[in-house]
Amino acid sequence: MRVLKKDFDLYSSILSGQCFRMIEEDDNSFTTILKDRVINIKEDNEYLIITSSNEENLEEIITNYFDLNTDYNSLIDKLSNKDKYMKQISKYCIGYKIFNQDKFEMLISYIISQNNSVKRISNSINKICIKCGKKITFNNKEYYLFPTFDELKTLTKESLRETGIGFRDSYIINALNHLENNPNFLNELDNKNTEECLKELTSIKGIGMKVASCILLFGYHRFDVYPIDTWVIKNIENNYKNVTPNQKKITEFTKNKFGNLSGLAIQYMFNYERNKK
DNA sequence: GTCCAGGGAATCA
DNA sequence: TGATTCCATGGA
Repeated sequence: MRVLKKDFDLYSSILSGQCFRMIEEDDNSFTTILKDRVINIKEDNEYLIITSSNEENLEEIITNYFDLNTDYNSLIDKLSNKDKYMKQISKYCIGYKIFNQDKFEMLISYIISQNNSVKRISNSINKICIKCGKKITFNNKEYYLFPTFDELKTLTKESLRETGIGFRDSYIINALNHLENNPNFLNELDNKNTEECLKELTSIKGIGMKVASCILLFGYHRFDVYPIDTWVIKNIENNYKNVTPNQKKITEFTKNKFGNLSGLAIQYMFNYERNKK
């Protein structure tokens, strides 16, 4: 199956660390694991060429996952018109899209992400999937889906520790207990505004503003969030001399400056800062 | 050996 | 409120 990729830049979108389960193959293609299937993506100048362990509704799923129908160029223009620095880096933002990932997977993955490196996060998530996710065979290799709530719930604390998540094990267990007591918690967030969602998520022990923002940005496609981490603070420090570089002040600043696109703006800054070398 | 990683909670002033 | 410290752990 193939789809027109238009302005989508697969490689830069992957580089940004928004997904932790993207495997680069020897032929420059990527293999990744979606909610219910494994896919491999090659790209040429015009198309994404996709193969999958499950062809059902594949085009629709790919279009949605990579957000191919959203016009990001107009969003980049909006941000550029609001800010000189965004205008400077705008050409490096073209092609970057925010993927539509699974809510539960984002919740667990970004709890693991705190004070951790992308490589270790990926490693731990993969080990969790091997322990309790469903096995899928694709191109003669074995892959494991991200576990469902019930599957993940079967892991003991000791078993979680074996995946290298360290002190974050109790946060995961705590979040699972929260979901057990509020079975529709993740879906109900769809009906709440972003401020309410942040409040609900940060009420869970182990989830602060940064992790909650990432869950909403990557799992709910909410662009009006503030995923402020060490990279973003460095970036603001270097490029906005009049803004005090702490989470509170930067949140206030981006909210006023970029409004309901603040999350996207912060993500663009993060990408630029991380990848400029 | 030391520092850091897409932070957050607990503690103390 | 605001600043500091601790939390596991693998890689640089």
